[in-house]
Amino acid sequence: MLEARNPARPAWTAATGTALRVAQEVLLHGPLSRAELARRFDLTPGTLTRITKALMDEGVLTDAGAAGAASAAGASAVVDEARLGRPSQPLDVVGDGLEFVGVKVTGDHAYAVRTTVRAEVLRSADADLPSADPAAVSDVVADLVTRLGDGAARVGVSVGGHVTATAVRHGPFLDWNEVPFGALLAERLGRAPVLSNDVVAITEATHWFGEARGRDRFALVTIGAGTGLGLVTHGRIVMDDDVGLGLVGHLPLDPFGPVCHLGHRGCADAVLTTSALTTAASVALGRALTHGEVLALAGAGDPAARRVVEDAARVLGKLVALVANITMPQLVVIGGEGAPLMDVAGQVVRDAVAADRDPRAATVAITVQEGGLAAWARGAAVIAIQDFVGAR
Amino acid sequence: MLEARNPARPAWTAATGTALRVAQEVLLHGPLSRAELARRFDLTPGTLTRITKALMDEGVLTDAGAAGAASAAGASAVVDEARLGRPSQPLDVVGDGLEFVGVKVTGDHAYAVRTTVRAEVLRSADADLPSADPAAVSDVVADLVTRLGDGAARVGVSVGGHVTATAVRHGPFLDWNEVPFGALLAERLGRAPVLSNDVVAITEATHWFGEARGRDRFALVTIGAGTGLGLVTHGRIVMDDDVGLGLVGHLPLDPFGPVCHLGHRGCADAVLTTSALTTAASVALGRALTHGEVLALAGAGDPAARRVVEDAARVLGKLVALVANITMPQLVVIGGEGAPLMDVAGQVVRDAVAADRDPRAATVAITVQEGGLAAWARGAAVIAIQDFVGAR
DNA sequence: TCGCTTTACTTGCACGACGCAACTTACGTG
DNA sequence: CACGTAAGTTGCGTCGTGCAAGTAAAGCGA
Repeated sequence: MLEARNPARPAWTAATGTALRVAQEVLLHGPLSRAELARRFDLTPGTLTRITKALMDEGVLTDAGAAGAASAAGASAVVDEARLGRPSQPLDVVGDGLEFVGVKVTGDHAYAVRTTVRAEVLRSADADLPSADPAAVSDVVADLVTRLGDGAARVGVSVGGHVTATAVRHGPFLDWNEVPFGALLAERLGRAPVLSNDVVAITEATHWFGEARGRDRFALVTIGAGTGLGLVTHGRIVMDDDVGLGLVGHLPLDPFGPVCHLGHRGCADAVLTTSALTTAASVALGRALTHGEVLALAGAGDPAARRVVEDAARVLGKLVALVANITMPQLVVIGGEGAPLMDVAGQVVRDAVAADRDPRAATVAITVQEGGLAAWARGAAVIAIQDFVGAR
Repeated sequence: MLEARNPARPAWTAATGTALRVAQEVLLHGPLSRAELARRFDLTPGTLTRITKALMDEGVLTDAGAAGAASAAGASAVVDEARLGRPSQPLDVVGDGLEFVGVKVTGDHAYAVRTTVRAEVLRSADADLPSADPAAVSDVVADLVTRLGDGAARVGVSVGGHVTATAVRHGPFLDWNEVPFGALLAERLGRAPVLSNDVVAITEATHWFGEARGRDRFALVTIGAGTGLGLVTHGRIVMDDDVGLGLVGHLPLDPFGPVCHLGHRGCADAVLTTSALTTAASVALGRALTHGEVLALAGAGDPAARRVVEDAARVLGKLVALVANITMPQLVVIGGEGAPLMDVAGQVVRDAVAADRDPRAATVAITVQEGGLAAWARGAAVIAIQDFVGAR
């Protein structure tokens, strides 16, 4: 009996050990030839022939350019520099029929995306939450997943707070405690979703397919409804029961700033969140303003808005400097809905970072994350992707 | 021709892969039986028989209790809980004739220790530096090493600043730049020493044989002539070109504190170093005081000294809270010559840490490192040990 | 006292991952 | 059109490890 080649769905679960790591390397770093993979893993060409043959039989890898390859035609990530000798034959991950859904749940909204295996967003959908009731939230999430079509290989869902693989232990934005969110969703979806803390999810997305792709050590600072920090060292995210508590939100940044609900003066949550910014600007300008309006006014030169925005930028700089001085990241990514602050006052942030650093230290590399709310949902999709390819 | 068994010096270099990791596990976690090792590495007993047999042939391991075993008799780290069945047969690292020397060089002093393979201090020696001239410093270090006896398997030397494997790129306490310290010492010692940054060295010692033995993630905060931070995540120290610059020294901790030489107000170096403490106390009490005297007076209840010490303790608490909120360590170790501050005002520190934390977060576990200056020299010895056992 | 149970350790056999080295393939160049 | 170069393939041997049967050394109960 002949063995079926290229089964309907790539059999990532069959791969283990080196083969799994090879497949993940191709997933993360575009089409790669056997020779290149042999160099990266310090293996002989022969071993790579065997490993890739098995992965191709399992439907995980194909020749790049072949039907089903995950990379868009012509968007080859690897430029073949070699002129002499036999041309290399790049391999790519099979992306055909392999899609994922990620949903980010906030305190009043749910945002969903459907992506490729490389977390490229294909389409999205979102909805307000009628209430914070777990059943109602689960209904909304299930509806969004359905609207994005069936056949997704995995569904990832991210929530702020202390999240386990099956439940939300504590979700401050929804005021949830010990909610069996995984089971509630499984009932409605007919399958178990992959749950994750939202900051962990967006950090993994940044690490695998985003601004910090392949980095060994970086920090993601998110500013938005809250303040978050994702830390990757030695190529892996730092995990702890305390992630999701928003501990960075309590870092004292401005000795003359307002007091937060825990009594901390000038802590990150009290001065850096979008609501802190809009409140300060609305008071200064004497009218209610949205976050986007504040940034637009500041960009247009309005002195009051500019002052408020630059104050926030200086505080963000202090936060980045703290993180950089303690963890020495190769890169700091600024993400979250509040990230556009960097577009208006990026230089103020960079100057503030430099002011709190030793001049002999390396300049902190700072990048802004694109995508706004979609980036959060994409994070949830990446958690689903990681689960599918055996990386969790 | 018969192969020599139990050679004069254990052949750690012969071990690779799993065998090396097994030997290192025994080195770090005391005598361990084959069965216990099999459980820890998820290997079958058969594999462990083979691995340990090879290691015993190479003279790396012996039966615990046998002559040459590194553990002091009766000081077995593993209590045999089992009552039933054949008793396990603990294995230990061969420590016979295996000693190391570590030297810590400060701005005006050198401190040396000779240790066992488990970094237990056998004897020590120290000397003032006549000048900061590299040749003169090398002479002093070489003399200390000689005074501690010959036959050491490796010599480790640690210095503050940016230190490579062969040179001191920048040493602020000695005002050194691009000093080929390794070569200077090799001339005098007849062998190349193992060079390291001092904070890295003491962090490795804390990780391998100290308060954070076997921890996956911890932070070591040192206070003394300067302020230092060693960070271990995922079981490995975080390394960067910027370690050794003393970046934590610039963290703003006290908005009303004095200004440091870089213009940072109330940064760690300006308020936490031993000199900052003695200066503040001497001003308050109107007479010159040593660091020990200040702590003794505070301990005895002198109100001025107590105030100065508690102010420093609160600032240390802020520093620990910053580190804990950003890196979520399982443990924070307070080390360095200034660590006795914890004995006098430990509760003040702990209260200050708690004040800057989310009450839902885990209480930060804090331990004080013993040893004072010897701990630094022991760190240098551990770097030498790690080099010898193939862990660097 | 003598099995019986339990756990530790050893040993022969088999398999799989990988290095080695010879070979084939596919390109450009003189 | 032979030659050089680099990519990829294939057969063989080695090494690390699991498996499973066997041996060793203790306590316990009849």
